[in-house]
Amino acid sequence: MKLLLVEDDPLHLSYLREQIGGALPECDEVFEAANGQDAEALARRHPGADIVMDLQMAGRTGIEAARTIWRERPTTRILFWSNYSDEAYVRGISRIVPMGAAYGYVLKSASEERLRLALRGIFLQNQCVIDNEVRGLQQRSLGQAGGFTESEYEVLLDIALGLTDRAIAERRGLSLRSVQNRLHQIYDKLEVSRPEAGGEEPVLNLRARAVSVAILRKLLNHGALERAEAELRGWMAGRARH
Amino acid sequence: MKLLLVEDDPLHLSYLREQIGGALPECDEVFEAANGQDAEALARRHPGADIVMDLQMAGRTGIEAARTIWRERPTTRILFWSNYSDEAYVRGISRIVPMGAAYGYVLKSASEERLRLALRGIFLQNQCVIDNEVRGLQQRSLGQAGGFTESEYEVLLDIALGLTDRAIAERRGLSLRSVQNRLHQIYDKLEVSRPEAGGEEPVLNLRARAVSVAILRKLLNHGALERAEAELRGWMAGRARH
DNA sequence: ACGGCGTTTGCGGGATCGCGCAAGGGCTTT
DNA sequence: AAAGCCCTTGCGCGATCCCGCAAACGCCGT
Repeated sequence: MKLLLVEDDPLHLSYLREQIGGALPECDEVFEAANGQDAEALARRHPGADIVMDLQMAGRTGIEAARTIWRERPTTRILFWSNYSDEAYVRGISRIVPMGAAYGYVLKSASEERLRLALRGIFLQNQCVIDNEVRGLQQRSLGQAGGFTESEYEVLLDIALGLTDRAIAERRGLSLRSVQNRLHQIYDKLEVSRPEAGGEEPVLNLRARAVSVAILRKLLNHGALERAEAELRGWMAGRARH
Repeated sequence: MKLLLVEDDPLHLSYLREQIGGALPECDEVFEAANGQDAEALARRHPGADIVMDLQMAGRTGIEAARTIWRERPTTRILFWSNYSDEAYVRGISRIVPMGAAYGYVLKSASEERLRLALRGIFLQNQCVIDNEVRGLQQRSLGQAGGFTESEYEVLLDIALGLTDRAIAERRGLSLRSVQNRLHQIYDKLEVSRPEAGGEEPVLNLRARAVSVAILRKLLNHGALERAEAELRGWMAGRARH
């Protein structure tokens, strides 16, 4: 059994090695990478290897690496081992998991026991093991209760990037008015619709406020913004060429 | 010599203990806290203790704890040991350092050698030791080159929270026009002033765009927003009582 | 086919935002 | 004092945003 560890913090890496030595004695080969690029290359060279990987790393993100790895070999088992339980990460992952692939998501703050159980569950039993703190988000993220449609989430990203209504309409292929309707739904779900009673003057700019509470609720985070920004640049470039 | 370690991640804590044992043999008493509140209480009970502490912890932040500790005893030496070099954190700290206090800021990704040097420099030699990656921000944060005035930063936070121009004017005691001038300076410094040539339609909503690039450049982060949000709630409450 | 239900689209108006222009106050320089 | 600079404030205009209203389209079940 072969394992590929992807983690850029040497401290966490050594902890990981130790836990794996204890929990997975049937693992006899361990490869290591410190970023997404090396991870993809190593995964290509060792087609049988399972993967444990961190999410946020310098350069290529764990999510990006996972996407290309899964695209090339959808049965690869991956355990994501991350600091955060932001919805932005969970959403990013649940969008790229291939049907039936075994994977896991455990927080670095989890106990040793939890990590060991996840390692054995995923790599020996082919289970999916997801920490409780994450599981809550998982469901909201796909179901609807308080969660966001994919297209609503896209528009949310667009206003977070600072796009104008008209630009969003053009980019997403909607009419101007539809974009505004989307915005209204978003304002509703984020509960920024003016609760201000009576004839008072509004204190909040809904558009900006929506982005604010989205970040506070961890629907958006720095990484998600960066990815969206990159996509935006691509779109702008293609658009400039008429 | 007494030391107080404030760190909520047991893994990092044990690493810290180990490094301190090696680098500071003259340290004979070590206390530990896992959050800001406990840290403040312990610091009160042991007035001679120096402090090593993490920045982001559940509950009370390291920055908040540092502020109250320094308020009570401005000569306390504190080494901040953190994952991030976001400007938001650096700014938060440089606002609360008492005159002449010895303190330090080293990244968790730094080498063992760097950490040991910082420990000895701060606690034995009364120096200020700040990692290079952070130092860059430090200077921009206070000087002006590309950096932000305190009042500009406040307004930036306000629009990030979603406040309306009028609300900002009321809150900061400025005229509506002055707020707009501040915004213009902010747009300038963030380089969101429409580079769009010719009679094209604008693609960006400046207000929202400014927040976006502020986050991408790590001028703002989740923690800074949370603190600002808390202050905002306080202001709104006081305002409601006319 | 017919009547509901949700979504999409257009129109119009009121409020806000973005900003150029110009007048005033405070500060330093000559 | 006079001149210069920076910041503040007010006025006004155009563009955008926010939203209520109503018509058009697709979808579903009886």
